[in-house]
Order: sequence, then C-alpha cells, then structure tokens
Amino acid sequence: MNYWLLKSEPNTFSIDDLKKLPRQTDHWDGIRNYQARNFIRDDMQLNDLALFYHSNCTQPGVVGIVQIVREAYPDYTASDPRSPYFDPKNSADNPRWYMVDVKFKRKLSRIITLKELKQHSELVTMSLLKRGNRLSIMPVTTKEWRFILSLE
DNA sequence: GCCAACGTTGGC
DNA sequence: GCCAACGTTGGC
Repeated sequence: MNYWLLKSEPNTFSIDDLKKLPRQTDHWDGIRNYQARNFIRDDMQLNDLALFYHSNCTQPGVVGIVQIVREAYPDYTASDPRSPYFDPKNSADNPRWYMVDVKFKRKLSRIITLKELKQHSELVTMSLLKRGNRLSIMPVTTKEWRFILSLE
C-alpha cells in the first residue's frame, strides 16, 4: 500500500470533473515525464490512495482523495496523432508511456492550500515542497499522508 | 504575464 | 558525452 500525490490543473481536469463522471473513474493520461512514468509503472499498485492536488490555479492545494483502481497500462493517447499528448517516438509494441485508472473517493472538507502546507515543519521534506519540483506524480510517505489529513 | 527551475533535444 | 537552446511547469 503506497500513498501518492497527483497534480492536475483544475481548468483542465478538476476533482469535480472526476466526481461527475458516471463511474467517478477516469484514466490518468498524458504523463510525459520519465520519473513520473516510472513511479506509476513500477511502484503504483491497485488500491493505493492518492491526494488530488490542484495546480496552476488561484488556490493551489490538496482538494481530495482518489484511489488507484487499475494498475499501469499503455497510454493510448501517445499513439493518437489527434491527441495533444501524441508522441511520434512512441511505438505500440514497445510503449513508452503509461497511465493508471483512478476513482474518486472523497473531497476534503476544505482545500488544504500549498501556502498552508509550507507552514508546517513536519512537511519540509515533502517532495511537493522541495525547490523546483514539478513532478506531476510523486510519492507521499505515510507520515506525510497522516499529517496532511490531520489538518483537515 | 513573468520567470525560475527544471527536463529534453540535438549538434558537435 | 557535453552543453546550449528550447520547451514546460507552476507559483506568484
């Protein structure tokens, strides 16, 4: 059982967008960073839980919790020329990019903002808060997970 | 919109 | 394998 943080731009795909889907489940496509790819392909397991984080918006922060309901499989948008995530170097028999399926679990009772997270010494080692970290998927330790949710 | 901090690309 | 140029991320 691992914990994760998934970034999404709410203008593109918000926690409410996920919640509104018929099965409240969607594939997490468009990961085009090798480190993030390795996390989901090698380490992410069925039933893992993840913080849903809104980035690049007026109030960046943790807004909810989702669950991994399907482990990594090839990201088909990489071989779709019409997709913004199309990668001409991807090949079907040796897929370069992967995605997982995530299911909405719940929204937090309030947004735990980036600003707030930065104020706690317990979280200074958190990947999200390290300087210049732009990974869209990162692991969260059990300690960090519990601490963040205790702020709710 | 700015820009720092990255990651990737490609010439050499 | 080096590294300059370029593209992207994401807070502000």
